[in-house]
Amino acid sequence: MSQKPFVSAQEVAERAGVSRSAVSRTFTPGASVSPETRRKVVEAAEALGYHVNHLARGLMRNESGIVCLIVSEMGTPYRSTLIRALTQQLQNAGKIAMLVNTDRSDGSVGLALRQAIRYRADASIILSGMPDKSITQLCLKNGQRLVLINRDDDQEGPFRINLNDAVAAGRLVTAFLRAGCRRLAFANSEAGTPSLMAREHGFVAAAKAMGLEVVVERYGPTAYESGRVLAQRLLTLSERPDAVFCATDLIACGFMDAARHQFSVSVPDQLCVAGFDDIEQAAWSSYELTTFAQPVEAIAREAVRWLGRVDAQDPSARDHSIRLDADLVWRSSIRGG
Amino acid sequence: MSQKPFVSAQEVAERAGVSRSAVSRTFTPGASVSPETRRKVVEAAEALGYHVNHLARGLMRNESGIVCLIVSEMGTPYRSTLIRALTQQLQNAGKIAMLVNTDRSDGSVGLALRQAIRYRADASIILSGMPDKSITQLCLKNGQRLVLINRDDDQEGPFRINLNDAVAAGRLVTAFLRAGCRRLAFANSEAGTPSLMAREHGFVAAAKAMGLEVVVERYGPTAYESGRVLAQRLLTLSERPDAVFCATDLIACGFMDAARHQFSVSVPDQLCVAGFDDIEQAAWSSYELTTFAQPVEAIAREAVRWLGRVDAQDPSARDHSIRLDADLVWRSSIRGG
DNA sequence: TTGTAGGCGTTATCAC
DNA sequence: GTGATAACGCCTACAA
Repeated sequence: MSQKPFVSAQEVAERAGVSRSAVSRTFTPGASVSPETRRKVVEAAEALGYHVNHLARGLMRNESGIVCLIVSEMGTPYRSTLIRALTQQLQNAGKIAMLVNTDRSDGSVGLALRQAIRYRADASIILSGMPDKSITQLCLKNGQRLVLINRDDDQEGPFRINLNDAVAAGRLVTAFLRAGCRRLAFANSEAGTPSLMAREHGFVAAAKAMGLEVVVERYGPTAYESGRVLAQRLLTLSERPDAVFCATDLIACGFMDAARHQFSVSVPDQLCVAGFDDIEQAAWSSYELTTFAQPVEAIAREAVRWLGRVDAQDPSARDHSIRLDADLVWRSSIRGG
Repeated sequence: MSQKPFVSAQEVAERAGVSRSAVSRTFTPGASVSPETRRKVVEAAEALGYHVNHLARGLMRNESGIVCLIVSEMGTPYRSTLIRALTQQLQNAGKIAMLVNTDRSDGSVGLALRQAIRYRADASIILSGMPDKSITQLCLKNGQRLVLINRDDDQEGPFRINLNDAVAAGRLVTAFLRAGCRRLAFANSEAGTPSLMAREHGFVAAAKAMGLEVVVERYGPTAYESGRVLAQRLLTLSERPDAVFCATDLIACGFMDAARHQFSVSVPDQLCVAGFDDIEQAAWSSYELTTFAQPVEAIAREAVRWLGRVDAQDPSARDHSIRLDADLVWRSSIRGG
């Protein structure tokens, strides 16, 4: 249709009988405009359907308002919940989220970060995968802030939000013991991310401190199906475990289903189960899963708060890492409680 | 740190010993550059860490490459799956997704669309809620393309992707009858979106054609908890239903759980259950839910395909609406099969 | 094929 | 408080 569909500040200025600057000021919070001018401008803008062009604004200000969310497996319950929290908090802070899908391939996160740079995103938040160190440096050099969520890693520069995975996992041993369990198992995925490994190691270490050995089994991605396979392996052992800690809720759900429907093992009577994440399904009455709650809202809040800090580049603000607690949510998949 | 963190085409040009235009052409597909110049430019760009500024490019081309996804309840299984498919396909098509959260409030979608306009998004895809007709017009007037997914509505202009909800729902009656069911029920949410209502009406109409009455109950949002409440209502009737069609899988899961654990009703022996969406959980062995599959990939493909069509504004391309089929996925929540 | 010049819509700076 | 003017980084004629 029309070649120039968008209406510019120029046109608004003409219609309102003022200068372009006046229009600009009207839409810039904290600028000084007389009520009279403002009224005229707003009126003209309304009539013409004017909207500030954030592309041009970003160009000038060197600040786009865009934050890039880099995620894999975003259809997963925990991931999608985190995305929701992040986009919501970003919106509240006047920013906007860009979403980039990554897969398991190596260069995937790097490609995503390049995309973020091209759109001059003020920051990138990485929920999955790890960027190459060189890419990280490229981002930082380009003035982009980086947030890593649950990607435990010791790079300087990015802001890292992690959980006290090991501590949480350790606490679970006590809970299992109180329930009368003695043959402990840990069901992990093969993904081998720092969070997952911290849970495993924390659990094993705490058990050892109590004089207990833990059978550890690892398989596949962090998914429901992996839980089924892990159950197959662990529940056919001659010394069948009477308590299993699954690295994520999805694994736990698969594990419980296989235990009950395939091996006729009763939970929690014959087997106590715990998970991690507190996804919505953990509360469903088919599972009633005892699990650790990811502090999703707190994670999102901390991330956005850090992005808003003017002194984030400031060396004095080098609390570049934060650890949050994952609280245990008691449900009936563990006896007692 | 540095005031001007981003490196511009100008700097690349200087380092490569060519003009700014040469740099621009190098990064514009289909422009004519000699291999020699291209090599020099690419080399310099690599060394400096240059990335085309899509903000500036969008400004010039009047085409940002941004597509805005407008969603509510994005933590929900079906929604997050659709978001994943859309972002993936958009990326494949060289575009990038912006994500905007809406809530139930009335102006919410309008606000989101304004945001899309400010960032000069090439298009907006609406997965939840309905925009005001005036807002829709504003978008179209601003050269923005609009896609409505499962928002059945007769506005001209937006491209609408819908399912054959009523047809699908009707087919289910036959299935229930074959399983020997006679007392049919429909468990719906109060949301009252066109898709949900189409499923309800299609089911009721098909049953009536078979000479059967359907008990319809509506409650709350399309969520697990609503399913539990609906079960409470429907399973305490003096004439207890022996088949229930739930408007979504989430409702169905809640319904099944309440039926089994609260009312000790056996599924499918005493009660056949069906859902809609085919979320991941429907396949979990605690549910084994017979349901209709949302053709998520096809929806995403069609949306992106339409966005890529140059003639989308062309009146001759007024197949502004498309209907896809939802295939029935047979699992054991209905007898027989 | 290459370089030069002008403009996209905005904001910041500086006079007034 | 207001209006001109100069950037911001890029693309696209147009001329060489």
